[in-house]
Amino acid sequence: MAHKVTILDIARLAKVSTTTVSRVLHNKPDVDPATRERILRIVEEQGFVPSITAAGLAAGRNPLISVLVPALTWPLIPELLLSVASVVESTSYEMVLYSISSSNHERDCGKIIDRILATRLTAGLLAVFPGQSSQHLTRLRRQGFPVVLIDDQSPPPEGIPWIGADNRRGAYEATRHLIELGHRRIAHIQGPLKYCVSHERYQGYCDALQEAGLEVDPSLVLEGDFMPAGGQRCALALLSRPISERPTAIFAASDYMAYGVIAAAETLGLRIPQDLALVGFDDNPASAHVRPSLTTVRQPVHAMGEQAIKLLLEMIEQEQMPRRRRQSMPATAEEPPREAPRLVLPTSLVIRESCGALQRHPSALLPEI
Amino acid sequence: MAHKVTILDIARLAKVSTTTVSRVLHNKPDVDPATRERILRIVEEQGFVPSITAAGLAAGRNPLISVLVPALTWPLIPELLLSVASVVESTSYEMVLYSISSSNHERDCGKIIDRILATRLTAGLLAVFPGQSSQHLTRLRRQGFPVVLIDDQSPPPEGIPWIGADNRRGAYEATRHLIELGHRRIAHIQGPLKYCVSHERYQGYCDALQEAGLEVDPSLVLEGDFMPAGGQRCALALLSRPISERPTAIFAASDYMAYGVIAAAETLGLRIPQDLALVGFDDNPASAHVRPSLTTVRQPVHAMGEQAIKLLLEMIEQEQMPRRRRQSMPATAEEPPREAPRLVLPTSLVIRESCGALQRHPSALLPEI
DNA sequence: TCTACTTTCGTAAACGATTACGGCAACGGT
DNA sequence: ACCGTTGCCGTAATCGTTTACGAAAGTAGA
Repeated sequence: MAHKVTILDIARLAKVSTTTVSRVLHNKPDVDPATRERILRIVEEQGFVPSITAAGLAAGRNPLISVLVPALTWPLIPELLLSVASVVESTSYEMVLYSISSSNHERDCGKIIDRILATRLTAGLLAVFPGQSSQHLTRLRRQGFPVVLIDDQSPPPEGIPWIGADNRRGAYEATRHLIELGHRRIAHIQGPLKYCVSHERYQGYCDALQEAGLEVDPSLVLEGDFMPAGGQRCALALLSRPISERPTAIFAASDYMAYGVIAAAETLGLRIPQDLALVGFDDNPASAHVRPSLTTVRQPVHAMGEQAIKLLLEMIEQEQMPRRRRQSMPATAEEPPREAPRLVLPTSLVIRESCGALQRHPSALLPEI
Repeated sequence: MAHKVTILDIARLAKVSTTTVSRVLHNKPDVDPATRERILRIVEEQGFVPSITAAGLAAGRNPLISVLVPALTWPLIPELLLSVASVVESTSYEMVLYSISSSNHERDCGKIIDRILATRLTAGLLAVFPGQSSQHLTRLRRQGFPVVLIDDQSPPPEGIPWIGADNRRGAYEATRHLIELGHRRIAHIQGPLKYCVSHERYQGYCDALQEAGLEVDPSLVLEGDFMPAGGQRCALALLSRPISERPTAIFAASDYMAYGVIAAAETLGLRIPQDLALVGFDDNPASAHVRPSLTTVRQPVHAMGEQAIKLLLEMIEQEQMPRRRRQSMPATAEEPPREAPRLVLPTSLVIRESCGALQRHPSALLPEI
């Protein structure tokens, strides 16, 4: 344990060359079963594990998978990382985390990608919710660098595989649920319009209203910020209208904003769900524990993370094949813009207290006045 | 951009040897200012960044800093990682994250550490709240591996630097605050007793009571689980006692458990803070937004992360010095058990609605009956 | 002019793997 | 006896750096 054991030590102990040891370590042919067995035993005895650094240098392989996330404190990000990490841990890759401070999003993102390219340590990049700054990613991708996108960006940049939740359908189901509970004046607090998901969820909201023959009242749709403060502000605006114009239900585009709605309702003395029905979006872990517990649209975080990382690993495998030695391919080998897979994963409606479905009969379709 | 530029390319362009280039890259002496300038310009032009892999191989240095966290979904972990990450990003290290699933804590921790040692990619380890399984860490440390501990483990394992919050004083201040508000029957919902922090916070609770001449009533101290469910269970037990024995205030050892207390109080029709004062511990980001907003003890997460990673970087620096070439030191060079620094960072009491201090006069010392 | 430094720089051997290529038996067929 | 295969294995170059050591040139003192 004191002196690090190298592949040369193993070779000497087994009285073979390092080539042979390397061969058995990679399950390659051209080695006698007996020899293989012997080497394997010695490797085991010595507790030898090849140095990834050296192996990477020699084989032109990189040991890291980089994950780019907006901020660890954003909802669902920890859950997503958890499932990504558990897959990565089953490989020989290590996972590094880059979180971009929201302040200088754009510049930061570019710098991080420069760093990823420069240090030449990462084999593939998983970008979560990159927001606007995805031209960096396409640049990366066009160089043949494996990249997978999660959650935002529709349409996703050319040639980059993309995995996300079915925001539109999720929002549709949430709104339809409120309609089925009898609500007719349903407000929607949107996310920031610079994010595509905000538009998608708004579309789903409209879908449900139109299906029910209700018209979309623009004065009932406000732009929030995905944060409690914005939700509270919008809710105060919506709920202080004259009672005949006041919405009886609110569909918030994020759970965080729904928390703000709860706060606003309490301020105004409105009870949830009796006086106001509320549905959120995301299903934060905390949403089961707020009062009242929040009915919300659950994002398939676990599946998203798992699918994304598996896809990325496949891409890395493929990338490895063509370039045995660097010189063998033409210098400007632009990848053919093969069509990139796009996975849209279904959400699910989690019914709790805030929508009122648990108090009244779920199938109550009568409008309340 | 197509062909990766190496140090040899730079050397050729500058008509010097790679040695000289290496020297200017590391700000070493023995190079003419004019040459240095020229090389620097060429490096800039070519956008050359040395391969960390190769450098690590040659210099015996490792490019990674590993951070071991219990679970990303634990409170304050994301915030902690954020501050750690921002420091790491200013260095040439990359940060890798290992989160251990709570199920097989012990075994998992050992496996991760084996992996860290085996891949030989990490220069130092930052272990957050390792709980019980720290014998692995001491094993690591005794081999001279840089390790820094955060948050749990008192006394920390020999020779491992340790950084944590002043749990005892934080709990003391929280409890004293409740006493100053006039409460006399103050209950305490502890964290799991297997964690040291639970005992420390309990001690702080006792300190405050004793200072005020109040005796510690064992029936008012219950063991929770740090989660909302446990807090709810304990609160229901405490609050369904006959009114003369029922606590008028509860100090919960975590914000999560305080959320459970809020739920329990609502179930029983008790208002917070009018009928029951409540103080938590941690200051989760959500605690400012729950209803009622939670008075709590804020952990100095940012400072803890920053201090810890800086300490770790220093240790790595020191570690590098003695071993220029591997052969130069005796095989079994156990580190002398130099005393390890231990930093205890102060907490701060965040006063919000749940303790009732905002309603009544803060200095009201009269006991309520 | 000779010696002793100092400044500046290059040579070449690591670091720990991977891998193209070639070599040597043994074997079977003709 | 000759040749082509096949199975097994080693030689040595390579990946992109770092660094111990020494060399060359200039400077200064004697």
